[in-house]
Amino acid sequence: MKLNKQNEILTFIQHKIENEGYSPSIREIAEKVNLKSTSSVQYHLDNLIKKGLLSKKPNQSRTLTSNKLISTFKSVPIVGEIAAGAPLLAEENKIGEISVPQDKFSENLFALKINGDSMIDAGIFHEDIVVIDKGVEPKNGDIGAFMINETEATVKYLDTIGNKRYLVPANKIYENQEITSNVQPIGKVVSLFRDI
Amino acid sequence: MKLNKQNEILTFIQHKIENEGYSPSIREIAEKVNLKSTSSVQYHLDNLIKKGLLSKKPNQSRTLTSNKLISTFKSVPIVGEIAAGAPLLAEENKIGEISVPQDKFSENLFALKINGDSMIDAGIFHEDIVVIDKGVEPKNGDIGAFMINETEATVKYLDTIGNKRYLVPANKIYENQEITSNVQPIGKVVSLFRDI
DNA sequence: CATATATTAGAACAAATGTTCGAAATAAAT
DNA sequence: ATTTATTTCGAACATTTGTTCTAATATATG
Repeated sequence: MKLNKQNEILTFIQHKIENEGYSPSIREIAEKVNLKSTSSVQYHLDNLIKKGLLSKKPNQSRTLTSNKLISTFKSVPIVGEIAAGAPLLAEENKIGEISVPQDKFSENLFALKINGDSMIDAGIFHEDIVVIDKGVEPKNGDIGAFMINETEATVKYLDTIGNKRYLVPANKIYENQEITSNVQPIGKVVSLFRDI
Repeated sequence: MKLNKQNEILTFIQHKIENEGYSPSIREIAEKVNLKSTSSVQYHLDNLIKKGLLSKKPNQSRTLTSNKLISTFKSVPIVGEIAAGAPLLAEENKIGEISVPQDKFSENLFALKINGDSMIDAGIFHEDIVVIDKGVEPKNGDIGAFMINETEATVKYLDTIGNKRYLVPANKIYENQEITSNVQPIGKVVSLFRDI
């Protein structure tokens, strides 16, 4: 099975939507990928739709949408220092915004700017931005964000040793911290961004 | 001047594009905002276009775009394995796409999926995605992408020791590799993405 | 080579859609 | 109240566009 045309068509549609803001018509696709007949394009579109890579509304023009398309982003707030007493996502804690693809977006996402090198062995560096899903409670072995004493947010591994639960840094020079009532889980770390 | 209908139309268009991924037709707008005639809608669209709030292509269906909604992201290709002989950014090397904010975008950007752990001490892990700027030549101390023997792309530190230049991994178990004629610099690594 | 499968082409059709014009209705201004 | 501007309507028209069917061509498969 020759996927060249199919891929060519798919990426053309995606780029058209990204750059122009709307889907191409079938004849525009035909011209772009050097097919003389609209039905040839239909043939490939049907296959792409069967594969779940595209969607369209029947009998409606320019309603092709790429299911994988990243064109729609939503922004999530970046939290820096936690102002004493203020709720985590209060305006005064916000130092910026980061955008995530809509297919990965949920209302529960926010981002945290890493301060320090306690997770360096996990590849999380000072000033990296980590995205946190408040809707997912970190489990053993996960990297999670935790609130300590309601004033400080920290990112650590969560692990159980014996029958106690610990915040475990990824850096030998720091020590495990037992999770007591002054530690509240915030959510699970799901992705990371770094400017180099 | 009564702005109710105009605003109603504008927000309907924006929502339709956000939720469905494509613009409504004029008749769909008419029905939604309770106008009986398509030309009534045209009347408002003309005003919205004059105000610069909307754009459209003449004689093309569903090409309304909200200028406020234009995607602030552009996609850059992700390159995986390099097919022997094929140019770096050839279609056959492409394994996906990643989006970067438009203010950081340039035509010189592309992304590379990291294979292996040779840069682990620089916080660059297996399967991370690094974005590379082909327009910036990596300097001493920079992390750069390099093409080896025109068949393999690698990400390493660039460093000068004595009067020789080396590709320097960030992992003790790998060794420096002297830069000779079979190593071509591709560009500088500028950012990094990771799914956790 | 013969057969099946995948791909492309061509044409014709029906429906969706944008465009235009004049007139009617409504609201605003004088 | 009269005039003016704004908004809506209706209908007709020209294109654009998606859909479908059949046949031709290329590509793979045994």
